[in-house]
Amino acid sequence: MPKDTFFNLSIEKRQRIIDMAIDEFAKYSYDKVSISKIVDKAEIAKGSFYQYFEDKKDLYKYLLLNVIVEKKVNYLSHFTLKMQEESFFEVLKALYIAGINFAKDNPKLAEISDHFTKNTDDNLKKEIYDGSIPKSNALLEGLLLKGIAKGDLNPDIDIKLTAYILTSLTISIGEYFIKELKVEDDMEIMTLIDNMLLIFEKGIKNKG
Amino acid sequence: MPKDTFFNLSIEKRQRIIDMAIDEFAKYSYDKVSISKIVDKAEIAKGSFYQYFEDKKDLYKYLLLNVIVEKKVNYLSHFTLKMQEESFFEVLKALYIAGINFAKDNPKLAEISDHFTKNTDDNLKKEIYDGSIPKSNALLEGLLLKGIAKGDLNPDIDIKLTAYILTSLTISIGEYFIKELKVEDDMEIMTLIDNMLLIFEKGIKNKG
DNA sequence: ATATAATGTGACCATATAGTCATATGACTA
DNA sequence: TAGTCATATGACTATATGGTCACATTATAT
Repeated sequence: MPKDTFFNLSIEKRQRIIDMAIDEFAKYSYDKVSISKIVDKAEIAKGSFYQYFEDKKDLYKYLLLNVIVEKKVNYLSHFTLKMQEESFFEVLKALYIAGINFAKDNPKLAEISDHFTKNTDDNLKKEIYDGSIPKSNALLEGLLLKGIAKGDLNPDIDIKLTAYILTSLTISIGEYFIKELKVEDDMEIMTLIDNMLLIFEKGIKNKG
Repeated sequence: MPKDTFFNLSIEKRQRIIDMAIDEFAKYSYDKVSISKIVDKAEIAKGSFYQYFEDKKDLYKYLLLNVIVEKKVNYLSHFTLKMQEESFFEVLKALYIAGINFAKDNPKLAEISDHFTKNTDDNLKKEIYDGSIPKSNALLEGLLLKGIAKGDLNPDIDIKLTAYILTSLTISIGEYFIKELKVEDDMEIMTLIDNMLLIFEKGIKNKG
């Protein structure tokens, strides 16, 4: 966590530091991000930076676990609502939509998340979400169980495997739509999501 | 491509350099790999390294595009055979099996591939497979088209999207089985693959 | 006005890197 | 034996990094 001095800063200065940090962490992976560059762009002295943060990891953690998470929460309200009542596939759809909307509205924050999930340094990974983030498959495992209980889903499916597949897609599909396909239009995105859900609902085999 | 001097080396020395490079690139991502460490471990002088390779990228490219690809080819023969005759799902199964067997037999090479696919430096990505690797979704797009033509697959599916999903799973599923689930047993792996194919064949919706 | 505490600062440190180059070694040729 | 060429070498360069620290500045309290 940043030190008190950081939170004692004027909102403008604090925001400037956060913004410049977001810029850099969105552009580069953790190792390539330069603190020197951040302090230059934020127009503070190197020494000041270390008065606000313990070290580089402290800043990174703060972005990942506070700045980003706080933004993401807003996008999940719709999903949380649906979760109670709607069918499994409606809930899953809401989840995908939330993820894609977040990425559309906050491309830089989405980049940072993407960099983190793609990071292959196990030490860093551990140090960042040591305890703080539950196994990310857990959410979908829960949804699948609920879906089976409700009778929405085939009870014979391999839950852990299905959760893994759907989770990794939740993470990558937003990137794919926006960065690869460069789809901007909301309608088009909806069609893509529907097509994807259809694959998981009914499979791709020909029933002839 | 490495320089002639590299190929003029004795097989032992050449192999020693390759092995130590594989060690390092399996452990660390491109940026974190240190040439100094490789030359130390391979017991050659730093200057010698630069007589064999243009630069760091040259070595990396060589591992990725020659050493690894040449190994991978062996695992795809079975798949190539099946491709001609069998049904779409049989071919897909062969593809997944090939990927997983490669990862089981060559864990370090699989790590290197994994690091590369997860690398987020677009410049590096471009410089490495500039032209040399076709869009990796293309293989599965082709298979899907063939599958539809044969009548194996529902002709209404979104081919590009399906190809993306199946491709990204080909890449990540081997890692998941081996590193996350720590499944070693061949039978168990087969069951997992079958379960996965079933999801894509018939979907996960309850038909009641 | 004085003393104390909180912040700000940038030169500096230790460290590491990719890559170079003048020189040494050894092999092959005439 | 002398000369030529490919190869081997490691000290060295230029550069960059995260992090520190002695000191300067400002704000607060007495």
